[in-house]
Amino acid sequence: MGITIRDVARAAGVSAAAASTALSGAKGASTRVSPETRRRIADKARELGYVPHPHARSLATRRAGALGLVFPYVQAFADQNPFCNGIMVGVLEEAISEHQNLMLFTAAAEDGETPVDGVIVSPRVDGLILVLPRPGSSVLEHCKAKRFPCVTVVHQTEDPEECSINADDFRGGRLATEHLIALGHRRIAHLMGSQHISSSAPRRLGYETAMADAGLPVEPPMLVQAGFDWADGTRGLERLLELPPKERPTAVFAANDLCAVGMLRRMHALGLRAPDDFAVVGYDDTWLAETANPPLTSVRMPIREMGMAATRMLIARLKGDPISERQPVLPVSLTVRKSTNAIHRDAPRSGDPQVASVEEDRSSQRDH
Amino acid sequence: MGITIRDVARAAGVSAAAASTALSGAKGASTRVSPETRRRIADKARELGYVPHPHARSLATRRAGALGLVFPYVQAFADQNPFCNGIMVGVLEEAISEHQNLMLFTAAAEDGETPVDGVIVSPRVDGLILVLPRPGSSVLEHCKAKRFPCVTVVHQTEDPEECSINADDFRGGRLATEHLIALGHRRIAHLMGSQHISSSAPRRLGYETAMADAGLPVEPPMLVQAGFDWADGTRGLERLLELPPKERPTAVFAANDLCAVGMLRRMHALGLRAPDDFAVVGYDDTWLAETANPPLTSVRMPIREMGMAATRMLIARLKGDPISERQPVLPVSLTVRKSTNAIHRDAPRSGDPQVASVEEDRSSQRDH
DNA sequence: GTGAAAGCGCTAACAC
DNA sequence: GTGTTAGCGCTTTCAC
Repeated sequence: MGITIRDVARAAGVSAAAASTALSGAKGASTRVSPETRRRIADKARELGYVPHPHARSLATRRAGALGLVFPYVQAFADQNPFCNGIMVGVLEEAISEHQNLMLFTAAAEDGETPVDGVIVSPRVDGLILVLPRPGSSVLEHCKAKRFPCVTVVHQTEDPEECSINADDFRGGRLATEHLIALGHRRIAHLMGSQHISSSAPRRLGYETAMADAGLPVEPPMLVQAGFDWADGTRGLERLLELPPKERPTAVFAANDLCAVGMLRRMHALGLRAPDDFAVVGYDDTWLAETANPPLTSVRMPIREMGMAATRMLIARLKGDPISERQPVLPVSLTVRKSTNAIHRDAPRSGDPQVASVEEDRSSQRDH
Repeated sequence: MGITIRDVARAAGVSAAAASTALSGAKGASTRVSPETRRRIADKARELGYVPHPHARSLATRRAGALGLVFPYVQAFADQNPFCNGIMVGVLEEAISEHQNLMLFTAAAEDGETPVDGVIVSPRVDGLILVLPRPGSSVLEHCKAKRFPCVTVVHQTEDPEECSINADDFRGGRLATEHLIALGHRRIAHLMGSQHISSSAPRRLGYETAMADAGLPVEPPMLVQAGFDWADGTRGLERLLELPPKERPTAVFAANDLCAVGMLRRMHALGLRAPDDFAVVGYDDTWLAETANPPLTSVRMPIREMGMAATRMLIARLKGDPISERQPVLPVSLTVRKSTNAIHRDAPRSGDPQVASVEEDRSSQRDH
């Protein structure tokens, strides 16, 4: 805002170059400055309230000193999506501690064209963190074509070169399912996530693997195409209730917390209770899970850590540091709450009788 | 990333200056370019994939083309705070539509010193949006001292020059209280927000005004110093339960949804029910209110709109447009849900008998 | 209508 | 150790 390095230099009776090297701590600079002069310059700078112009510096050093964080769309931040929030916290924390500034972008199309090319992938930032829940992103292609440094988050890729942070979706699906199996459930349904989101498939695979490992069949009606929304849980439940009582599941692994809560609420409205009528597991372990009624068992992803990991990896790339693991898969865990925690009564028995007895339970609960 | 305006100029057989004016649409530029040349330049630019270097441009034009959004601390983004989220959505949406980039900062102290001075208030951005829930901010002082353009959000100020977006906290407190009064409640408590947050006082004043207008007394035990956290609601309830039954309130206006839900959960644990034992009103109308058990009546602030308004005002200031209203107060509303919606039984009666009958209700509910 | 020249504020190379 | 010089990529007078 007015006061430049030349003003400082003049005040300290040195050249601009001397001031520059003195102030920017330059280690490898060829222009050396005596400790005493350095002190004088620093004093004057503080005195004058000098603050370097970041863009001028960027222009000269060819480094922006800023990172970009790209979300798929603006509404990604809407209240209902704690995931984006968590990623942002992680990224911001790490960026700050590494003295990098953070710019926020969305890859939302404007007039049908992604503004990405010129706006995002530019020397405005040194690198990008791309949150890409669905495959096929023009931003990413652009980055790769231009060899612009970037790290993706929740992006399924086949490119071994790509730097990508993921959570262990397969394991998450498996964990949820194994938990239900351990409680004695045999008929377990899965309300699957949207097909356009890449994490849906591995979670489903985890579910199927757990079932297979336990020697349990997965009949087609147990796989319900749902989604990540409230309403998907409601519809999913209705789909399950259309089945003849004997064929209904006793437990459900939902696409995420929102979906699970949608289901729980509909259950509530119909006089059904978890875990007695259906045991329910969610995904994400947001505080939606904590506050649900009953509190919801849910798979937890280390969201904030994912943001931090992405940022660290990006910065390492920018520094040219070696990257040990280009596509780390962060561990998930299961938080058990009341929506599943009762041992399913008929655990030791097998097959049909169990279903019937569950039906009895249901009627006895309903009037409660 | 390599390709400069000179490359474009050379390719089109013109000077860099011509290319510059042609490409940046320059209206008032003295360097005119014929429509035909202009087209040729534009074509070449596209062909070469030219994208102007934003920092070089900023340096020359002295405008950064970016806005800064400052939150008080990193954890402001934690899952539990949909407010920051909402503000961000609003700001981001508006910034994008105005072709401004957005940088994210926190005013968190690092090593006890705010990094603000040099980092945030700098030509890196053209102006700042400061979310300042508590009075006294060094960033803000800094901005004012340097006449750096900024707009505050949720900041109580006495400076008529300050641009500041607020919600009508007074009206919010009043609305909540009037609603409870209309339902027949006479003993209404207020779990007050933290004293360090500037919105607490006007909300309390709204509560007191509504009570006074209805001719209802506010006895000291009805004003409980709580806060914006879960635990504050729990503690608040316990404080109220310490009162002799006859002196307890029949309704509570809580500092915010989190506080209200903390209270509701504790009530639940103690076998108490809303609205029968205590009618409860929250604040913010987050989806915490929607999902609460029972769903929570809450005062809604137009959070996203506040973010948008702040951004619009900042941009107007930067453009030098006249600003009609420097400190707009955005309207709030009340979303009524089950935590209050029953008419209080003893509405027509008065005073003590009512309290007694509530006590009876309580015991009948407890064993349910 | 177009080009040459100067400069935004900073850093990096090189000479002394 | 320190100063001089030459850009980083762009815009903007001003002369032609």
